[in-house]
Amino acid sequence: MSRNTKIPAGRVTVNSIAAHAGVSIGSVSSVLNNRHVERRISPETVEKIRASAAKLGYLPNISARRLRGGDGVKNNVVLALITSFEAPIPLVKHFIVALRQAVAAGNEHTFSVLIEMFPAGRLREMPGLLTGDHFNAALVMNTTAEDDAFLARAHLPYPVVLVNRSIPGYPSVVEAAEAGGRPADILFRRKCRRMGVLHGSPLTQTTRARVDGFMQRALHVSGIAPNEIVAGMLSELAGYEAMRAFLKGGGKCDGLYAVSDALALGAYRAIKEKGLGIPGDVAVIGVGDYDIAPFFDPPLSCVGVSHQELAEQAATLLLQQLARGRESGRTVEVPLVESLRASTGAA
Amino acid sequence: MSRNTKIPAGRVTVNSIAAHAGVSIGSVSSVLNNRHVERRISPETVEKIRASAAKLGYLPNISARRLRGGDGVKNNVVLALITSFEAPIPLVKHFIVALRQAVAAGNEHTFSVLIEMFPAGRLREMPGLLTGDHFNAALVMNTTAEDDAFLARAHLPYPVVLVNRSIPGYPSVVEAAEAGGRPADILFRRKCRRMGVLHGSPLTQTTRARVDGFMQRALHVSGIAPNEIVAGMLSELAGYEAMRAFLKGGGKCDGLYAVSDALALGAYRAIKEKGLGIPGDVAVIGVGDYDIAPFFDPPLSCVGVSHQELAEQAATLLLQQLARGRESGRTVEVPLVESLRASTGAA
DNA sequence: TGACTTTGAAAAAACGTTTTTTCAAATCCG
DNA sequence: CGGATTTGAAAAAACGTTTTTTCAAAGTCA
Repeated sequence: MSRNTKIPAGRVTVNSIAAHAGVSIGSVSSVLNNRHVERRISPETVEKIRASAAKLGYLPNISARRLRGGDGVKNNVVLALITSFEAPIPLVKHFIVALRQAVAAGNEHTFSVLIEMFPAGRLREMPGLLTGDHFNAALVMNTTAEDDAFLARAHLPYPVVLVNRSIPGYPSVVEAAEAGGRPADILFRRKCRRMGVLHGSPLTQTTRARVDGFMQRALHVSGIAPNEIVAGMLSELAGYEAMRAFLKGGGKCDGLYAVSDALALGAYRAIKEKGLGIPGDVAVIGVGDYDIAPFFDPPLSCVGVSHQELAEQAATLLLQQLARGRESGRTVEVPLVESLRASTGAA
Repeated sequence: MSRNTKIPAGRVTVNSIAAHAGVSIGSVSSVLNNRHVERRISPETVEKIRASAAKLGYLPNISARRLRGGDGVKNNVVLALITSFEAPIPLVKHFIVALRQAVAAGNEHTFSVLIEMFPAGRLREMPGLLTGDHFNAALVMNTTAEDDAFLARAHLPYPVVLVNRSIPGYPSVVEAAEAGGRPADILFRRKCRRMGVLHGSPLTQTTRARVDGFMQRALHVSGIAPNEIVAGMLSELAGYEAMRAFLKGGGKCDGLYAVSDALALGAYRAIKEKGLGIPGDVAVIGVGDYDIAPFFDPPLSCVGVSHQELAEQAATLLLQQLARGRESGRTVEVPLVESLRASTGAA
């Protein structure tokens, strides 16, 4: 995150301190880095400089430090993880680990990872996004339709990899296209006929694809159009409320696909409260974006991509762009992983 | 005063490109930033420069860019979030939000947030930690005992705030001391007499305090020393296995305190598998480090600090250190929040 | 033809550090 | 007392950019 404010009024630098203490900047630097013994600065001068620094409230400029460069500081590449505030960032850890491994192969650079968060729909206002002043490459995720539209017409002057979004001109890593269809198949095999899909509003590119894929396949295999159950957001509470309202209103459903595990967990509660059994009365399937889905009660069946895989592919693709130059259109599809558990009747 | 025209062996810079293309660095920079129209660079030169840049694989040095400074790039302060790989980073989002709010008021600087992860126990090897080359201030969390020992003897040359660790010489934000005692009281009030505490190994400072506090208070109020149930780590699976082994071995327990919600969720499964009821046979209480604890089945009672509060306090303290200079010993205790739910028999 | 303008690009300056070099003054030693 | 050494600190160089300034050559116009 970088919040921009506009008081250009002089920052305190080694120069200010030097002026204030009446010494040279070299002496100031030596003292500030505790090199005053080797550099033979007299105790009085040390004291003067320390006092001035404390009084003025000195904050070193990290860019300048790194530019000058000490050990391992040079040849540093800055990668940004750009995500909206509203969405969780479960990928962060995986991404950093993946990046670390990709890097460990040992080449000439060191990497820093910067986290930049923006309010949903306002990616365009992010400082440094258009100029490339802040990082060398970026991984962008959790964008809204509005952000996607902005990205489609912008041209970012550095390598970018999109996660779970597909926009012309950008390489991206996305879940396999049949993420929506597969759950429909699974539920149909489970003999579900009146299926439902629980999703949030507004839809993102990914959740829309899941919903559409599910609707089509479910209709195709069962001959019955599934119910669309719309929650306010992707949270447990929203899922609970939407599902409760649906059931209360007499909605019937023997197989439910939730486009996030949070929604699935919320639905669990509504279903149980209604006195229905999972999977006996309603089979439920999620997307596997919660690591703890196997510990839901009953354990949640999921069809989705492995976060680790997604992160690894994204990291690899990003580093490739950096190494080989940008390839504008490359899209990597991460294969689905089916984890069938008790919520769809598996052992 | 001959400007050097040599090609440095290392990283590709504007200088290398200029030498390769036989032009000046100014021209290179202009072309690279798409300023060649205003700057009246001839099409042939543009082409030459583009070709050289592509061929050499140019990556701009972000530090140099930021040093030169465009709009809003100056006066930038870099904050680091330092955490071990092994632990989740649920605080990240809260921290960034809190920071953003804290910053919105003051308006002298812009901030960047850097994420630095280290393998548990090897904080000391983190590049830039001792020199302060990478950031202006840091928030350190999820350290092991070994890391804590390192911190105790190190002197980091920038403001640091520890999260949930207390080490002489560092300001810190910690959960209230009675985090372990309170659950014992609650369970005792629930008429639990044979209590147990489920924790991971090795213990961190925080989990040790919880365990110790619980043991003492439980013994004090009930007169019976609680069982210590030790899991391999803080995961659901480890909690499940430890609890299952405990119950299988004939262990009895009518009130369980888990030092992480992950452990609690694992224990849930073991308890249910054994045919026991929650809270009927075993009341369970966690620490509230999972946002979804209210959606466990039954909803998990928790005694712990609010992540948001923790993050806000940490951010505030860090910014204070930056603004006012370091205050070595300040410790902020974040008050406990009791969320009593069905797992201890609440409505 | 000669005083202008335009064109294209090189040179220089600046950003804030850290480190290396230089240098004057003080001190030492024979 | 004078050359050599030590002390303390200023000055300069370097890091890699971007922007501003300078400047030569070519073109324009009267």
